[in-house]
Amino acid sequence: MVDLYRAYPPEFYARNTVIVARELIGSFLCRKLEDASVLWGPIVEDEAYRQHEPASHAARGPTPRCQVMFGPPGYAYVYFIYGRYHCLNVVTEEAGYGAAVLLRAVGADQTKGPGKLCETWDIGFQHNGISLMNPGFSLWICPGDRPGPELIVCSRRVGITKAEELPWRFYLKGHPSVSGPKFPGSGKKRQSQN
DNA sequence: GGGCCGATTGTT
DNA sequence: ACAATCGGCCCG
Repeated sequence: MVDLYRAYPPEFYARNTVIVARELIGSFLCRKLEDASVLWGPIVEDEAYRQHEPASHAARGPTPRCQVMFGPPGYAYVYFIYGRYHCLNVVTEEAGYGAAVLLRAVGADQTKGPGKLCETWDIGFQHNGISLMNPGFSLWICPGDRPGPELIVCSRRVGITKAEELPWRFYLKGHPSVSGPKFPGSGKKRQSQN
């Protein structure tokens, strides 16, 4: 049985972002709302973003928007995109290095995609910079049952148009909440491992 | 202040 | 294939 009121320690996040992204699949995202009700569900899709690559917000250094990516690991980085949606990330690696994992889908509700996840769970700028290591406080992540490697698919990330694409997206094979095109087998680019 | 662009999503 | 929609970022 999963205990929703524990959390990963900072050391879990203070590692290579791609490793953290893979290991976060199956972990539980938890959200306590204003009325004290709690939403929770397993992370079924995420993506890694690291400092020295054009596709990352951190590529051009710690701007006001992405400065929390350069802070200590285990904290939330929330950004606003396309004039409509917020997206939630977990900061990774050592402080001073800009990196994070974008949480794209949770296997709890009918919605899919990072924008819809934040919309449905009322996640926004009020969470930017808060710790995800305090169980019971607004937003946190706790360990779950880690799926076997045969259930975790690795593919290119969604929505990257300019930069060179990297196989840094992970998702639970066949899960209905996974967003975007199912790249492996959808005929464009190839799958990869990691 | 102006102009361009986007880690999205839903519709054509 | 494309529009909606506006904050962030760069330039001047």
